[in-house]
Amino acid sequence: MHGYDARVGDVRRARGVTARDVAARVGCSTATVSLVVNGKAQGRVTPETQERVWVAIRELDYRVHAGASRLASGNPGTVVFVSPDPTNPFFSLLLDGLLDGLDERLTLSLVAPRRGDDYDPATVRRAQSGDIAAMVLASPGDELVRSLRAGRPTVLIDAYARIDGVSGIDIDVGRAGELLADHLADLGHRRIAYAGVDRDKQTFRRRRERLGMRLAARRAALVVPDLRVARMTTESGYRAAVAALDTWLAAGVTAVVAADDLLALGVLRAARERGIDVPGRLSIAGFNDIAYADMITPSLTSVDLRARELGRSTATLLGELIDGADPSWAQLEPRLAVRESTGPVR
Amino acid sequence: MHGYDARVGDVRRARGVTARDVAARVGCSTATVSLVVNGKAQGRVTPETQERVWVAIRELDYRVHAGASRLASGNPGTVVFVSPDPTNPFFSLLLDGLLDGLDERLTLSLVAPRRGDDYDPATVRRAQSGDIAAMVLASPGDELVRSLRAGRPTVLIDAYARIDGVSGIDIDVGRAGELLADHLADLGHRRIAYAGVDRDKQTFRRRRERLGMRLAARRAALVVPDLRVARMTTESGYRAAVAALDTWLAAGVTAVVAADDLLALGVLRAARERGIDVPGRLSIAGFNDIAYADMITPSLTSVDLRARELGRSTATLLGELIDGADPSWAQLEPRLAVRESTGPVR
DNA sequence: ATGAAAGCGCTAACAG
DNA sequence: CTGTTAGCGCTTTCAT
Repeated sequence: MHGYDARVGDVRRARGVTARDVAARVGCSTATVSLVVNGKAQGRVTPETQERVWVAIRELDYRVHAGASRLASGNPGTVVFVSPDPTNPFFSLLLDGLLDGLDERLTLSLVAPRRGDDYDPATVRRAQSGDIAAMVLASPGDELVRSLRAGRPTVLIDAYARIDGVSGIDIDVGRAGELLADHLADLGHRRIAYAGVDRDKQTFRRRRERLGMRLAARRAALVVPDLRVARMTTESGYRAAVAALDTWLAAGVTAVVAADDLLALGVLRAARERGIDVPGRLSIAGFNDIAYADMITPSLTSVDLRARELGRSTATLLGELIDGADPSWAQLEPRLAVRESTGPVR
Repeated sequence: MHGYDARVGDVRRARGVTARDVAARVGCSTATVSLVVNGKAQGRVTPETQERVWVAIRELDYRVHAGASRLASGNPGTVVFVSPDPTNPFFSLLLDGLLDGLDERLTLSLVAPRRGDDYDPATVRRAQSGDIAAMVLASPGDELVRSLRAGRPTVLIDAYARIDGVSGIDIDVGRAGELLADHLADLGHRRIAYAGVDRDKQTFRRRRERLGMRLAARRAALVVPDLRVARMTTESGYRAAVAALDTWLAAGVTAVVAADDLLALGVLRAARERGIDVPGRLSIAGFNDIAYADMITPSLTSVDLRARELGRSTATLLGELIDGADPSWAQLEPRLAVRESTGPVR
């Protein structure tokens, strides 16, 4: 995109102060500088020398070259987080939790697909470049899971696939679907519509399947063909819903469930704009945990997928993996958050 | 936090396939492998050898060690993005734009403070560790700007401070304040309240000052002491507003402006819950660009600070800086987005 | 207590 | 065309 090569020489020359400069100034060796700067000088370097090293470090504004340091020590320091969409609040919260739980010596590198697409195997492969400590894949697609070759510790989030040598943490979205189904059935809903995301991912398949099964068990059903939305955004949910509302109403649908709460918000907005009474005439619910669900009342009934806890759990698991633990799998329970967007059938 | 040191030896031994392994298998030198894998083999390595190298690479699942590669080539490859809060949609959008515009050879490393605090000089210093290509600081606090020592190309976003050798991109928040002031004055508002963030940042100071000045010029004014909120979240905005609403109404306030739209949403929610007619009795507006502003109607009048464009512009500027361009400063124009949360005084 | 030396894995001249 | 040689900046034995 940019021609970085053009002046790469300049960049290189611009490289700053090295341990050698510090050593030269102090009149010691780089080994000593290394010991001091890494806090390993205790009883191996005289306090006086240590002090002089620190002074020189401050004067020269020296910082260790993290890359070189890791190369030499063999200690990889960066965790790669692959996010399908950094603007999606679910993944933002996930990221936040992960950062919060990460060991300080680790650095977080963020990889995301170009806008609108999902990330692909090539992207992931590129990220697996030797010096990473571990990799975290959020909601990977089926193809990705299939093609995965994990060199370093890897954690799959929301993947629902057990792979040898790979760890994973899932939220039980199947259970989430049941919670939603029960909630709606309890309120008397029998004819329900589903708005799904057009992507091959286990997580979406499960949401839809378990919801459908439980509804059937409760004498309710998804009575119209699914709405399939390409992008997981409020805007596309809105546009799709505008076109679908008539069909839904004509089919006697009293509630709609969206695979994701951004979609659900789009549906909600479309319904409101059409003057449909929510939840009087139409109840709306969604999967996921949206950061801003309750920022405006009335807001969205949804199943909370606990993004931040998921992030923190991932960080803990990562720590163990990096310490050499065996891969493991965990599952978190979803939570139903009922708000004013669902109500009884009347 | 975790005892990574304990088994560091294992991690090290786990280090994978190197160019030497590939070379050994092919029966060539590592230099050849390097040329091939970097696409620089054109006319320097026979097609046959190239093919054999590729085969070996695939068989061994070899990936170049990015750290070692950058160290050897002198080409730093990671851009550090320091975000005050990854869960804030403004910074998420900024990040998204930045990622979108970034050269593919560059890697994005994300640094964020522990929840609730702002990031501090020590955090930034730690991030400036030698092998970074550049650093981007989003909405840095005053202290940070003061203490900044930029070794590598650095871009300040939303800082409003010109520093020698450092680049910056700002959104003209002063102008944003004027837009908001004019909008409210045009609607007849004279007695206005302000909800601010309790942080020492130029950007917040400017928002408040220019808004106040323009209001004065329009015969309007901020007539009650500011609401000062510690954290930039909807929740804290809500809690603070609940306590302030009576004061505002008693003082004849007809509109409130929040320094940030998350706060504004909190205020909006508090007002609604109290049964206050918005915008009939109280108009509410905010600075910033919220990703989900229009996800539910009615939504928030705000000044759009164009986060995603800001991100993309930053990426472009970064590209130039890394190529060796001189630091420069740019400014984007804000945009007023009027929605149903403001209306005329009655 | 300190320094010399040998790499970490890779790239970039330079020889052949 | 390909291999050899020197490092990149740092860490880590191992001598001194």
